[in-house]
Amino acid sequence: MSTIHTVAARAGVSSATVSRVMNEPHKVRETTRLKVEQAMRELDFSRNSFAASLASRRSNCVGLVVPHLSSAFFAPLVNEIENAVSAVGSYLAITCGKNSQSEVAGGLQFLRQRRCDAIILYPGELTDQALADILRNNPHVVVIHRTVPGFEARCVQLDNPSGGRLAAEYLLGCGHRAIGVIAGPNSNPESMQRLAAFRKSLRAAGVKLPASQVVEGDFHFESGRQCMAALRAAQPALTAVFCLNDQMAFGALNYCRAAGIDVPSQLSLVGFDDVEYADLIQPRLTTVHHPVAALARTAAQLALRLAMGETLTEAQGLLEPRLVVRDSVQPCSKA
Amino acid sequence: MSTIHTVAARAGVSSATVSRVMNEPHKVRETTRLKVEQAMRELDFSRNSFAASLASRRSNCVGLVVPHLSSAFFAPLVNEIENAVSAVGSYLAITCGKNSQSEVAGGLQFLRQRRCDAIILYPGELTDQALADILRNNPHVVVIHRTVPGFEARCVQLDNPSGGRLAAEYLLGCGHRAIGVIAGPNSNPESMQRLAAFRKSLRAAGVKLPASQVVEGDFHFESGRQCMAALRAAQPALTAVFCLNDQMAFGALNYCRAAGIDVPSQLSLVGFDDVEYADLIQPRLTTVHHPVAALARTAAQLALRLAMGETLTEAQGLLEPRLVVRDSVQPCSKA
DNA sequence: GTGAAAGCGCTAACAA
DNA sequence: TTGTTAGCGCTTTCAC
Repeated sequence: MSTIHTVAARAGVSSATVSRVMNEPHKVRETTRLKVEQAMRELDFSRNSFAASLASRRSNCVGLVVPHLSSAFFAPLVNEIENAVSAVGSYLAITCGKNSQSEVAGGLQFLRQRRCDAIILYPGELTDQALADILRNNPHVVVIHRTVPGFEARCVQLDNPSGGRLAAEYLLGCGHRAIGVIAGPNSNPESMQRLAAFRKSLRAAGVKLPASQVVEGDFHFESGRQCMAALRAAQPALTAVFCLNDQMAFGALNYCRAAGIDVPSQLSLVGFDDVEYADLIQPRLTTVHHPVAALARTAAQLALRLAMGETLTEAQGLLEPRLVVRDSVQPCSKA
Repeated sequence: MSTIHTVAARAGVSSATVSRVMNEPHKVRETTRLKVEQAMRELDFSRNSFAASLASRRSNCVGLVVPHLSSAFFAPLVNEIENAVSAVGSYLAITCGKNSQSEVAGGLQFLRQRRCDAIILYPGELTDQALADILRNNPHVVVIHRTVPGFEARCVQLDNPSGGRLAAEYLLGCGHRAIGVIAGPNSNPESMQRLAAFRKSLRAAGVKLPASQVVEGDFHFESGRQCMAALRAAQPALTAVFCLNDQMAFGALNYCRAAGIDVPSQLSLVGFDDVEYADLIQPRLTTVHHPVAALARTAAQLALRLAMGETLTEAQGLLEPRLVVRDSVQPCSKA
């Protein structure tokens, strides 16, 4: 494979000129630029990015750590990040961390070896403490989907409490008073934030949410089924259930169908995220829209700014959720 | 940031030894290995992968070219490939090609600069001719989801005709004779292969499939809606429709719902791929299962073998689809 | 088992 | 505008 030296020799210039043609073409006279480009074509030259990165100390690479790529939530997120990153000529190195702290650490180490100009980290179940350590030691990391105290400038996140409130107010407005919750893992801060705000809104309306009406899921379909079964067994009189993501809402719906419970006439259901097929299932799912594309774009922009050597100081605002009313909630008949 | 030289100095050895500790630890005495590892920890050393790749001429990187990451079809595919690649300590560099020939070429060029040890290419709408050129010039490329004549050893694909046959035979077995098709783009060979086999099976049973009963879609949801509308307008007497992917089947279903056509009692529907939520919608979609995970794993294995310097010679077998019978097809009442 | 030294292919002063 | 040159941080013979 040819190098800038072979190209230089063929074009009758020095290798520095060849390098300039690639990096600062305006600094070289057009006639010699044409000669060099001609030589490149003839030799089927392709720049070795390792050598370039080694010498320039820039990788043109943004690293991404996510639990996995296959869900309706992560796939669009990653897709959007890829678009933003490749739009500026950088590329994305993806590492799947499976949520666990050790795997995330491994992924980070991996990306560090690649000398990524910036890294976008989805925290999964990592604690704020662990994240703060990471952010402190890695000035070019941005966290997506969490705000770590003390590092607000490098965190972008949905306003989770606002999302919880939206769901609560809508259900209350429809007259529901006996409400259950299928939550995410207790170790998941995002879920807990939504739930806390949800509970607070209910309380403000004089509605109680005892522990027996809240079951802990794991954000996956199957868990939604099982939680719904458990909830139904323990609390048959509930008229509505709030699921902390759509995937679990689908599971819950699936259980209801199998158990002969009609949604929404016998039971109302609200999801969270508004993934692509929330609109496709029957009944169409009423859910809290999570602006994932905006989240991804914002994170990518921050990462790209860090990659350019900028230091971020101003705190990022929270992204606003909004309620998408479809068909899975009905006014409470017992209202 | 520390280098092997700082580490070497601190451990009182040469840099060659530090390199050996990372790459061939068995070739260095345990006591000196421990000393070196200690020094690495103290200096928070992280190997510069660019320098390593430059010197060793191996990138430990597998490239992937796909149209995008966000669909229910591609997300699991990419996820599976990532798993396989990271399992052997390599990493995945992803490029989204948006299907077009020029974008794919750009992606390939991009990956070439990264000196990927191997590349997995999803061909989108590229012609066999274009693919053959790429394969000829790039011995370390594997094509996924297509078999390019002359390069069978580096192609892994579903048995598309078999899939088309499965759908046809099932529909025929249910007594359907007036059958429509929502196809993929005419430029898409996979879709055409399925359709040809589907048509052939119908013909063998004495059932005709005139052009007026086949509409061309683009594999997306919205196109499924529109094609269903068109089909229904032109051919109101159809009792069943075969959709060449699930996404379009969802669109078709959506149209039927809006138009008051009950599936399956008034119209039967068969999809293709069996994506995650084929099982979640109502009615559950009867569809041809596409073993995407196996496809991905096989492609990744081939790529990894190419990365090891192997030359692939034996032709890869086709993956077998299978019919998943759920609720969207009913025996034809006019049978 | 360990070290010396010559690159890998490029970038980035600095000179000319 | 172009060339000279000294690295970037690692791997890899080849000696010892």
